[in-house]
Amino acid sequence: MQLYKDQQIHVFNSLSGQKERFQPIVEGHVGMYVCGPTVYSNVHLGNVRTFMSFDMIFRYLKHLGFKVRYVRNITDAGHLENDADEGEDKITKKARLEKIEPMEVVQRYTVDFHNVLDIFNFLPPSIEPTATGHIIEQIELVKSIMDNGFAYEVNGSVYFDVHKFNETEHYGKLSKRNLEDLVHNTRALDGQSDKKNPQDFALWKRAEAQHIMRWPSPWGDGFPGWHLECTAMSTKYLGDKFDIHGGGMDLKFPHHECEIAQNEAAKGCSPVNYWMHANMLQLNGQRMSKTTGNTVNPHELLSGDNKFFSKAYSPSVIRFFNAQSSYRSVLDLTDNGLQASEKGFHRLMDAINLLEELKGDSSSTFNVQEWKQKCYDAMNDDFNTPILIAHLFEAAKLINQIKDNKASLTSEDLGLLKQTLHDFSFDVLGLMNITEMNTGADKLSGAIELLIELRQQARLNKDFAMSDKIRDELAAVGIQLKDGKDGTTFTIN
RNA sequence: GGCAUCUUGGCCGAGUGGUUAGGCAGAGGUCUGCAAAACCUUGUACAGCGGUUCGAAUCCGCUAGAUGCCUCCA
Repeated sequence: MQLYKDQQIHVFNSLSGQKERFQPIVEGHVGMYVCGPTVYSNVHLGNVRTFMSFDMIFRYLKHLGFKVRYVRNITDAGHLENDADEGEDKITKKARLEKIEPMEVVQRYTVDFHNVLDIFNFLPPSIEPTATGHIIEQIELVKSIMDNGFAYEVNGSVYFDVHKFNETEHYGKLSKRNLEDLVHNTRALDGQSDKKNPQDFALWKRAEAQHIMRWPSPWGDGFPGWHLECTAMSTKYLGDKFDIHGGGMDLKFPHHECEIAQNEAAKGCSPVNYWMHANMLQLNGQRMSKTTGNTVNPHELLSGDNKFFSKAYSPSVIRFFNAQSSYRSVLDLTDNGLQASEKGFHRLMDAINLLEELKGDSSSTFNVQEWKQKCYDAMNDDFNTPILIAHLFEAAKLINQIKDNKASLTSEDLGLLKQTLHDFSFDVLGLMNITEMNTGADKLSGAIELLIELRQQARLNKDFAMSDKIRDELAAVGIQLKDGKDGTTFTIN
């Protein structure tokens, strides 16, 4: 019996603007596509937040027993910088600046991207396809759209005819716009354009002589348009119609809108049942921006080497911080917020570690089964991790009460509590148990146990100068002693 | 300028038409040689102005602000 048969998920669908019961196309299987990074610079922290949210969703779906094919692309062909003819491929530009090969830039930042995700304990996607590896599929897609009459060629470039498409379909249904408004609000472009209408977007762009990244096509040498790769790769690996498509809120328009149009024009069906969008990350209440300097990259955040934060924060603290807000809310990264999360995170981990030492009792004062279902209910409600965490803290409180003999659980309930806590904290939220990792060093633990014993001797001898010296100097190096009824334990921060 | 989303107690951050979110910080207490940790107790918030309703912070409208997209930045 798979868990997903008991647990009914509801997801917020950007397309309908409301929560809907999640029903995969093929029972027990989920196809999920998430727009990946453009690898022309170090991965943006906001991008990491988006992927972190979908990593959590991927983890939960897997936990429920779904067979998930999770596809997250690598955009290595670069996006057009603008739709004008002088539009330049981002990767080409950067490469020229640095005097190296485009694919060298791509390689460097792809490696960096994977390093960052590893540090944050991401699960790798099932398939991580590259745009440059799917040029043929993209050309075929352009042909289909042209054959169906929704694209036209001008001077070696091919454009999607948005107005023609809008005659029979609604261009703008995802982002809640309509074409008339777009027409009225489009600013006059200075440059000359081959496009019939400003709303049209490129499917294929002719490469100018200096353009390094280029491929032969029926329309001459060129490169694929901005939105094409996601349609080509999502349908190749997940089918013409699949379950979940995710990405950052900023991609809703025009990127995802164009994906829908391309798919409908090429395949005659809307590609996705559930569109999910993760909200933006802010830094101190402001949007992150390279131009204003209000930005911090993942390495700087983790090392503490930045001007925004008082200290370094561990990857799990950042994950925990992220999970304390909904993926659909704007998340404001602040020093106070991270510090509060860090303390809460350590309290939760301490409780989970303490659970290992608890002994079962003859009866339970707490309904673990009911609590467990509340955890699932939280996740089933559009992956509500803040509520889940509230329930995890309820368990932490219970564990501390059991330690103080103010509550009790049977061995069976203890096992269930432990299993559930581990499932949600580590498997679903992807947290790492730092305390356990550190104390796993047996030699260090042994040394600390000895110091605890010496301190206890000193206390019995009323040599408080000595006992306090041991306590305080251990605290100074980040080892905290905790005196309880049944002896002293410690945690390493 | 247009469209969209959001605005919650000292801070962060959920949620609901009438019942406790949770975390951090603060206060009091238990424990302790003193502390720390842990536990117990404690705060009655929902931008402003109107409206719908027996009742709204939760629904509707307007105003203000923030954010996103429309324009290179995830």
